[in-house]
Amino acid sequence: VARRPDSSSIATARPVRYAASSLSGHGHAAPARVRAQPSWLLNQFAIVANRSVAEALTGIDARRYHYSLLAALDEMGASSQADVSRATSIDRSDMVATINELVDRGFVARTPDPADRRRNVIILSGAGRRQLRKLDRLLGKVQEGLLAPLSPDEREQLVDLLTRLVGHHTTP
Amino acid sequence: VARRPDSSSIATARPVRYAASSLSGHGHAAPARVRAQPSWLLNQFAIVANRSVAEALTGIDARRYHYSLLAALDEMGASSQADVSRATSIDRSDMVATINELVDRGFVARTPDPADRRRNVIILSGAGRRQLRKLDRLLGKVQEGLLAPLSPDEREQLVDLLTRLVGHHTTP
DNA sequence: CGCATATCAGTAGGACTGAAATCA
DNA sequence: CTGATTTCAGTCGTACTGATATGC
Repeated sequence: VARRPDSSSIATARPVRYAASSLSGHGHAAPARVRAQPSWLLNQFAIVANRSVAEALTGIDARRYHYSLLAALDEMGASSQADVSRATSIDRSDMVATINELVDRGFVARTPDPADRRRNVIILSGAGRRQLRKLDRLLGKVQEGLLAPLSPDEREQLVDLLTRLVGHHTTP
Repeated sequence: VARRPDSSSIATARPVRYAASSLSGHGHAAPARVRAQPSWLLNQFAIVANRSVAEALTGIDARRYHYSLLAALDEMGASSQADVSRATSIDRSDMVATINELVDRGFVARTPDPADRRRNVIILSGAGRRQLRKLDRLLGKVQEGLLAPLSPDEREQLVDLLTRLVGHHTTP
């Protein structure tokens, strides 16, 4: 928490000559106090991760929600939208559009539940299962790239820490 | 998240295989394969973190960008918008609006750089410094809440791992 | 009645793109 | 000329907030 004696004079304001060509390369590192904040680090890496994932997925006309949803159906079996929503942390209102997309692609079917007429039952199709396997492979590679700088042990640590944190903040 | 027991039916067309991972009884956690993905875990925790941070900040009419920007100015001294942009990873086009907000609040001043007339020099004001200290305290408490389930050692581990990951993905 | 479900309309902030004008 | 800086006008995906109609 270094307090600096001040230097808010315009004359000092001519820093760095960045080396290299980088498109928008970083001449400065992020401010130390910001860089030390878990929430900032987290967010920065989440941005990178989401960008990688999104990039991989748009190649096959998919989005993050698709994977969560297909995986949930595969594990839970046919379920109502509300149940899938709870399992995936996808908001109920967003479920509607997401399922529409998956229905359009033939990966799931939406049928009314005869036992409870408020509900729709969402059913994974064969094509949906194949798509899920495809996504599994694709996203596996992405994770690999994201965690490249970490050793197997460290990757495990990271997943463990995040798992505990997420668990703590989603079940109080 | 409310949950109900449920046992809703429909074992129609497709034989439902239950994954080996369902924790206990009712309500489903996220699908195991999704839950094991670093990018998903990361994003879930980032959502929680961003929500906490945003909530704390709206209480004093601030946003995340404000903190990054004020902290950067405090450490770098008066700088051009482009330099601050590189230091904070805030896009150049978003810098404009962010600085406008901070100027409105009296936390920074934007003046043309006499040495390079393309540039604006952004200067942290006294009020800006006070706001920065306020944000420091406020966000410190938020981090505390976010990392509550981790021991000091583990917090350090997390920060270390994330730091390396972010470093690896922002300086290629 | 209170509660759940599905749907729709709309908001807010954030990341990002493309192009313009200005100037080194 | 090339390249950097500021600014504007948008897009896009995402998280989230109601409100509504329907059925339990």
